[in-house]
This record gives sequence, structure tokens and C-alpha cells, in this order.
Amino acid sequence: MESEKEFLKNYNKDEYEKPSVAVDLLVFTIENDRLKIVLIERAEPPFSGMPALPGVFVGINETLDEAAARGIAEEAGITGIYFEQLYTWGDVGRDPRMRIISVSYMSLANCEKLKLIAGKRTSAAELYDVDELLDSECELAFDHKKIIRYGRERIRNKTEYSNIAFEFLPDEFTLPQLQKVYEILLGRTLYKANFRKKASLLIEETDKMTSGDAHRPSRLYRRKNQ
Amino acid sequence: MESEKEFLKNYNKDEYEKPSVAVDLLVFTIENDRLKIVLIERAEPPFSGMPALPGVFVGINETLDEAAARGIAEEAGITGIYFEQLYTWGDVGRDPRMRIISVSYMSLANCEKLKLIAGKRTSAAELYDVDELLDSECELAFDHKKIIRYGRERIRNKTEYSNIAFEFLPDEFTLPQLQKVYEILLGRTLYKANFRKKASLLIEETDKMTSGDAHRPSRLYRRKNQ
DNA sequence: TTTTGTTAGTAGCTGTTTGCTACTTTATAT
DNA sequence: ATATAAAGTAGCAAACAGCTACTAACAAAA
Repeated sequence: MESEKEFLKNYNKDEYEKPSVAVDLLVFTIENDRLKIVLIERAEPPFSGMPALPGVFVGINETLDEAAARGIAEEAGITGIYFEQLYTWGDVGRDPRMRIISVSYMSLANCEKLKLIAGKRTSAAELYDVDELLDSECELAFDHKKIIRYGRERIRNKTEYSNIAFEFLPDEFTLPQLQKVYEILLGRTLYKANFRKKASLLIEETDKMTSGDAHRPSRLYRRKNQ
Repeated sequence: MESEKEFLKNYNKDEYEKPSVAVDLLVFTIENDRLKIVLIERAEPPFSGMPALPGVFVGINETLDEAAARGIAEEAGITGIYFEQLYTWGDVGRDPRMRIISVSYMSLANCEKLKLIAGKRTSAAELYDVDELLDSECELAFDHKKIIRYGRERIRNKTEYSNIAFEFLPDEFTLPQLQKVYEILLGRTLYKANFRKKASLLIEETDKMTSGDAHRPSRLYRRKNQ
């Protein structure tokens, strides 16, 4: 039987062809009370002119997380935001040009932060309404529609048991704002009184209030211990 | 600016070195009321003599799921069991020989099924107590200890909101057996009465009972609608 | 044949959480 | 002043979780 060492020698002599590895980036935000995602318009075939997830190839001396951070910076123009690995997509024909295995990463950001920097660097990047995208016949490049659907599902699930909702808000926010974010992410309405009881464990008061609205002002809060 | 097409041409001419892609397999089972995992003993350096996760390289015309199924068959000797993708590990130095990106898969199986076939094919594969492994100073090859810890965490979480516990049992089982599986996976005891109320929604009675034990017999159940 | 040990299975109390309705409060606009 | 609109609170009922204590049914020992 062939030893592992011999096997690896042959493997590396390109007797075995290696797939390419890329990271694809799902940068989510909330704008105008809708969940949105950053997509770029493809300039070349295949799928020319169609929206696609931004992505980069993984460098040989680069971790996956590093590649993801670089991709978010290069393609969406932002740094320092929350991201986590989502899933790895490895179907054989998913890219018609060559075998590409894609490690998808999900990133969540406040829309103001996103807009501020995105304008400067990447003209191609645009915000798309996620639910509209997924519920319509609209076509996306590669298997990216499937990947986005998976991302939306992950967001919904994680909203239930983690605190990712805060990633979409500025440092100081009102409770109605926070509740609205939860409602958008979960896709259903919540009861105000119950929501406030649970949320109160995660937040602390500031002494600031909203003003100027034609109704009772709302207190501003921030996240507790973090 | 270089076009995508030109970039890809260069990329494929090995001006860019590609990482290798493997799948590593976490085959979990329950034996003697303990969560266990299939590990093989490494025969060659690096980490010679140390336990390691079974794994295979991903073929250029093979999906990740196919590679995982093949790996489970080749290395653990079983087919047709539950598995799901866990996480993709891409640190640069995780394999000292070369850059290998590892897509880990988690597989759950009843211990009888595992033992039955595993004996025939793979002499190297052995069952290791997961908690003992993770709570001791015991060393594993590569970053496999970290991967197993991640797998145990996934099992704990999924036990809360899904029905993976059933994967560890035969088709017919008693409620005390089912509760014990949940307790092992969650790492804590549960209240019998509460457990039975919730479990009753997922199972249906058979007309069989256990017998021969020096105590009251227990009814056998099976999973509902599946 | 009775007793003992052991596990299967049930009853039911208590406190917390969730679903839900309805109210009070405080700002601006008319 | 009055209307409107959203912020924030009170509180009930049903469901659920935490927990204790019971009864039921078997084999083996006495």
C-alpha cells in the first residue's frame, strides 16, 4: 500500500488537480426597515450583468478569516465589522469556468457605517432588498441565491438565541428601534411589553432622549457589559 | 485594471499557488452511556502514533458531501448514516507539510451499526470517549482537538432545538433510553415527567415492552412521522 | 409467599415565561 | 384646548419548566 508520504508527493505533483478556494461575502444591513445585502454587478461572463456576492480567492498564506476581512474591505469598503463563517459550498458545477469551492462568510453592519465608506471605494456595490430578492424570480449569478437564502435562515435562527440584532444598530438606540430590528430579522411582530422585559437584561439606560418627533420622546439605551 | 478573465488565466497558471482541500470526519456515537468519536492512529509523521480524525482529500470531480460520504465509508466502514457539514478550518499552519483547508463533517450513528461494519474494514479506527479526550491533557494530531470541541458544542446546541438525539438510537427504543441520550448529549440531567411530556409529541407507541429486567418493563416507542 | 430492590411511569404543586389586551403618558400639530 | 401618534406600563390567563412525591410492575432474595 502507498504510504501517506508518497501519496502526498504525487498529490502535489499535480497528478491530482486541486480545486480553487474562494470566500464569498454576505454583508447584511438594515435600511428603511428592510433587510438588505451588498451585491456587485458582474462585469464579465459568466452571468455578466447579473448581481453576485462579492468574493475573493483565498491566498496561500492567508487564513479564511483574513481572506474574509480582506474581501469585505476590498469589495464593500468597510473594516472592523462583525462577521462569521456561514457554510462551505462545494458542488462541482457551481462555477462553469473551473472548480471553485466557496467558503461563505456573513457580515452584519449598521447601514450608516456601510454607506459612509462604501461610496468612496466601490462603485459597483449596491444594497438589495433580501426578501424581495428571494421571493421573486430574480436571478443571481452562480449559486448565490441559494447562499443568500441560507444566510437569511442563519440570521433568523441566530436572532432567537444570540444578540446579533445589536450589530445593525448604532451604539445608542431606542427600545422601539431595537424591537423593530428584531421584527425585521425574525419576519414577525413581537409584543411590546414582553420584548421590553427581555431586552432590559441586555441594555442600560443613557440619560438621553429622542426629540423633535410629534409624539412622546423615547429613551436612548446602549448595550450592557461589552 | 486586469480583467477577471486575465486574472483567472494567471491564477490557473500556478502563478498563484492553490491550497489543498480535505474533509475531516467526526463520527459520533454513544457507547456505554458515553459520547464517543471514531479516531484513527496516525502511522506516519507528523504526529505519528497520535489519534487523529479520519479524513480524505476532495476529488476534483467530487462534491464536498460526496467526499464526506466516501470518507466515512473508507475510513470508518459505514454507509447511509446521518451527516452534516460542521465548519471549515483554514489556518495557515494547521498542517506542517502543506496548506490544507479542511471542511469538517459531523456524523451521528447508533453504536451497534457502527461496530457491526467497522470491525471488518478498518482496523485502525477506534472509539474514544469525547469528554475524557477534551477534559484531559491528551494531545491529538493537527488542530483536531479544537475541531472535536467544536463538534461537541454543535451537538449540544442542536440537541436543544432539533431531533438529532434519535440518530444515536435503534428504530425502537424506550423513553428512559431516549432520555439518557439527551442527558449524555446535553451534559446534564433532565426531569422525567417534563421530558416525557415533550418527547411524547415526537414518538409513537409500539405494542412491545422490554422484558427480563429485574424491574418494571418499559414500553418501546418509535419516531413519529418520518 | 412475602419482602426487597429497582426502575417505569404518573400526579400535581410552584414559579416563570409567553400571548395578549388595555391602559396611561408625553410629545407635536391644528 | 383638542387631536394624533407613538412611548411606555399594568396585569390577566394559558403554557411551560423546575421540582417532589407518589404508584406500578417486574425479578430476585428471604
